[in-house]
Amino acid sequence: MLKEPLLKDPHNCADCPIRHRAVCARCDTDELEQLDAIKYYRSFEAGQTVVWSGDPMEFVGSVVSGIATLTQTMEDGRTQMVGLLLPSDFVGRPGREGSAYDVVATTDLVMCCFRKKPFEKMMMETPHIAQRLLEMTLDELDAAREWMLVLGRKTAREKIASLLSIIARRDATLHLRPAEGQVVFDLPLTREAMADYLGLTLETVSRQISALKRDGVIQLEGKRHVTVPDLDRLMEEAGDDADGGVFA
Amino acid sequence: MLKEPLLKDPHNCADCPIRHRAVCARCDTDELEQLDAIKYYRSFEAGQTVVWSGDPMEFVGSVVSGIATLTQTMEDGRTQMVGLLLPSDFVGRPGREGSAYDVVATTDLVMCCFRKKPFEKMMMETPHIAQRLLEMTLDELDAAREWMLVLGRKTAREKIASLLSIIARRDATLHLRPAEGQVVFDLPLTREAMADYLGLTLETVSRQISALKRDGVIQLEGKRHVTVPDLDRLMEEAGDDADGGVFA
DNA sequence: AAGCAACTTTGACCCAGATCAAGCGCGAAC
DNA sequence: GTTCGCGCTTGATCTGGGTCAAAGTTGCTT
Repeated sequence: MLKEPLLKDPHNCADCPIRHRAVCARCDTDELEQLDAIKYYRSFEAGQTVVWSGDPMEFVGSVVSGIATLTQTMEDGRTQMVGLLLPSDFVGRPGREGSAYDVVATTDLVMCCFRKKPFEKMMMETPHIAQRLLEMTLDELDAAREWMLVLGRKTAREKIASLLSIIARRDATLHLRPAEGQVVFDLPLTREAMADYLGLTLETVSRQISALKRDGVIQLEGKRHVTVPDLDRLMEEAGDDADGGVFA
Repeated sequence: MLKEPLLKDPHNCADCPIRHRAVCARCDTDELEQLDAIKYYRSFEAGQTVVWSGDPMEFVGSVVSGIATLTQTMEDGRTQMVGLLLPSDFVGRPGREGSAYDVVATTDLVMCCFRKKPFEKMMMETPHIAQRLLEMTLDELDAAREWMLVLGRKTAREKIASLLSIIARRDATLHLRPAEGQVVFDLPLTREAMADYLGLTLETVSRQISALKRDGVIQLEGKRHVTVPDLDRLMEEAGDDADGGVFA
């Protein structure tokens, strides 16, 4: 899997790879200094749980590098992923004590954490932050609603194609490559995690990926390295309009 | 179906039934006056479309009375409801031109609309509004994620029980009755709308409602009037923790 | 280098819910 | 009061994806 570039100085916002996309995107120098006073970095290993559902959270923060998932679990063990957190995404809910979900690091993960109370205080005083967070939350809500359509109405094949096309596009924008024609990326999720995202079993995920490979919609090297020869074709398989859908 | 009380003066925020729950909840008198200058009321009949997906929205606003739905539709006609808007819920997305969803009035509907541009301007200048909207959006995101679990992992019977228990609890809090023991309410949705909410067919909805009736979990008078003799029992059927789940 | 453990693939079979198809009940229109 | 139409129920059958089972890969450990 491709390595994210290391931070030159992990404590300096100026070098921060997510500076322009995270909750602090619109902060000026003065506000960054204030944030700096309440922030600290924390690393998690792949597989580690960042927060347990129900536990109180003493921080909120941004994913700097790596990938985390938000999952809900029923008493009998059925689990559903409800969020996929990529670099610049925000974790935690200001104004609420505990987390409603498990947050788990899927890859090695670096987070930029803010102590919760001071962050909440600062949010009340710094419109830039509340406004940026609102914008990000509205985007997440749109994404969640898009997933409701996937979960409720799409077939297994369409679900897989939807997930692949979303990862392909996100990956392309993250690496500033065009999201069209041929796209190559690594899957950041196991078959089981994909199943949890899509409301399927891991067997069905495996079968549908094999089917898409057999039909030439994707090519696979190893289990994780994916080549999409034609992104439009993939998006047709996903049941989406070819024009790229609703989201930027 | 129970009628909502009529507004004494529909143009006066002081008499507004959603005054303390809507986006304006935290506004002071001065701010309310500013809002007053850019607001107008609009009524829709049951079945009318409030906004078409993709169309530009010239307003945002709050549901004052009645119920509306947010739905997404695929080219082949499959539809998924992605939001159920009750009184005090907010419609529209500041900072984005068009609506991503169809908004349809399920019952007769009254909305308190704000002209979009002035509202956005006011949001930039009035932290109370942006903060309240953030809070409401975070609640909606939680609700959307709860629905992702329902859509992805619950059985048809659990889905129906989940929907009924949510309507029962919302209805109880709206009418300030305790959400425990026996609960009585009217279903605001057709079988088809329930199916669209739950990712089922209307036949399956009908069968599962019949089954819950047969098993004594609910009683039905006519097609719409529901009595839940024991809310805890219903919530067990929904597969939720009996303790009421995550949300207030 | 052998062995193990985690992840993945594939096959056989089954079942929950979809699909197709009749009818029922009730309010509105004539 | 009859008819129409819409929302709903119920039955018969079909099927996509789940379940159970077994074996193949890959990479890590000792």
